[in-house]
Amino acid sequence: MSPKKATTGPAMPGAVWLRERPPRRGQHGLTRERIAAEVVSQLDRVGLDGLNLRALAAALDVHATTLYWHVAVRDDLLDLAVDAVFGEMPLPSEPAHDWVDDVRAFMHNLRTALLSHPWSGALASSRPLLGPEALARSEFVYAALTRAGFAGGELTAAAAAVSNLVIGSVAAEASWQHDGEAAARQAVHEHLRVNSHTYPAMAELSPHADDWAAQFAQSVEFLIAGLAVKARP
Amino acid sequence: MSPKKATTGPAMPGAVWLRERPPRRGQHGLTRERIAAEVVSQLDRVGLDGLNLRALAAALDVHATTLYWHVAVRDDLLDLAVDAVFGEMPLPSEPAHDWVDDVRAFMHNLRTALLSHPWSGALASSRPLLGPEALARSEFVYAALTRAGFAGGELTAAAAAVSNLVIGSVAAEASWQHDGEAAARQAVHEHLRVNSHTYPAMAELSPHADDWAAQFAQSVEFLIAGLAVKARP
DNA sequence: ACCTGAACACCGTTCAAGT
DNA sequence: ACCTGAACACCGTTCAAGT
Repeated sequence: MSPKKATTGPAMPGAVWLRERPPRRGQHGLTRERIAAEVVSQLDRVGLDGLNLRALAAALDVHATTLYWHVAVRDDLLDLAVDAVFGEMPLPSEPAHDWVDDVRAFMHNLRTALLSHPWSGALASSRPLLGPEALARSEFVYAALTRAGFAGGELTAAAAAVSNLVIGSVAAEASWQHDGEAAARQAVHEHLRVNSHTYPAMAELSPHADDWAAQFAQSVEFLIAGLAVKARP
Repeated sequence: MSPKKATTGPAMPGAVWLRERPPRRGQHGLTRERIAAEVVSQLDRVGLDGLNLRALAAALDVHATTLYWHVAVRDDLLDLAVDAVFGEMPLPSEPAHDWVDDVRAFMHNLRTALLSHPWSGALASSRPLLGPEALARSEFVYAALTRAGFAGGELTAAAAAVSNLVIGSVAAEASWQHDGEAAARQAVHEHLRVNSHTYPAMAELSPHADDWAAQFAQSVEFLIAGLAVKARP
């Protein structure tokens, strides 16, 4: 059983961060940080579906059931891992001269961090991001958008749009990253061409629209242009 | 075992749609459509983690192993379910006068459809959307953005931005929809207030910024404004 | 306070066999 | 062509007990 009373149900996503205090280092020097790092490395190797408590515990030189002292449910491990990924994203010590540069850098840096751990996009999109590293990055965006002149509901909406566009884009991109990406892309393209009567606009797409980075950069500029229009100077 | 040779590995997400031909109705009148409908209703009741092949099969008056004639792996069922949800989204028979109206309607309609099945946001963000219903909706957006003057890489980027912002937003919103949403929101707000030194901008947020619909509408307008700026008339 | 060890319930998937 | 039935391997989680 885990220590400290939970303020919300243990099954709730993101709940690890809402509990009183994390356990300290024990006899085996097991800490949340060491666990998080190992989860990240396991996920990098075996993917989301491959994560296994027994193998994870073994890598930490501990028994599977021991993990339940540090964590309430398996999903808590995923929250720890996602926040660790956010921790890899650079966080400028001071804001840029122009808020646009901060927002643009944030979007590209977040994408890079998430893409370097392909499993993290799916998690970032489906679980509340309440870890300290994620919150620190959010704060940075809020600050930049505040300087842009946004406040109240508009500020929240702008920050949400920025984060959600990045996370949505990365999750979509990562969902294609498999051994069969090329084959799948080819199959889809053929399917669109054959059914060009039902998909006239999409059938015209080039088969090699696989420059994910350029497409993302363009998406970013679309949103930023809209924010610039609506910003109160 | 499933029929027909797969064009890509069976483990690949979205692969159901890339296989030659779906099985026809069998002795029990089991079809992909009936299966998909039952998966949707089960997911609505028990959620993503609660879906269980034995219970699903029982509801279809069939044995669990029978499902493997119609589907290669469990995940295929999720792809069927997501496309069924896309099928619930209204699809205008003819385009509006102004492309902006089409894009705006698309974004709001997609959000509504996905939110009415809270599990679908996480799936839509993490699996390729290659089903016929999803493709038909994509085609509609491509057509609207083509009329806006977008083409080539810009067109792809614009369409991606539109879809990814909606799906990212819905996934984020759905990740909060739990019994403990109110408690969690309160806990986060308190945490930000207590640590207002590290989170000065976020600490100023009102505790009841929970008008998801209004916030989404605002996000939509930000992106649309940016698209309008970049559109070639 | 942190970790062990045994045990439970469950669940996706396989495969050979039926009609 | 579609469905059954038995069986396998695996895995998250519990709980009482150790130090």
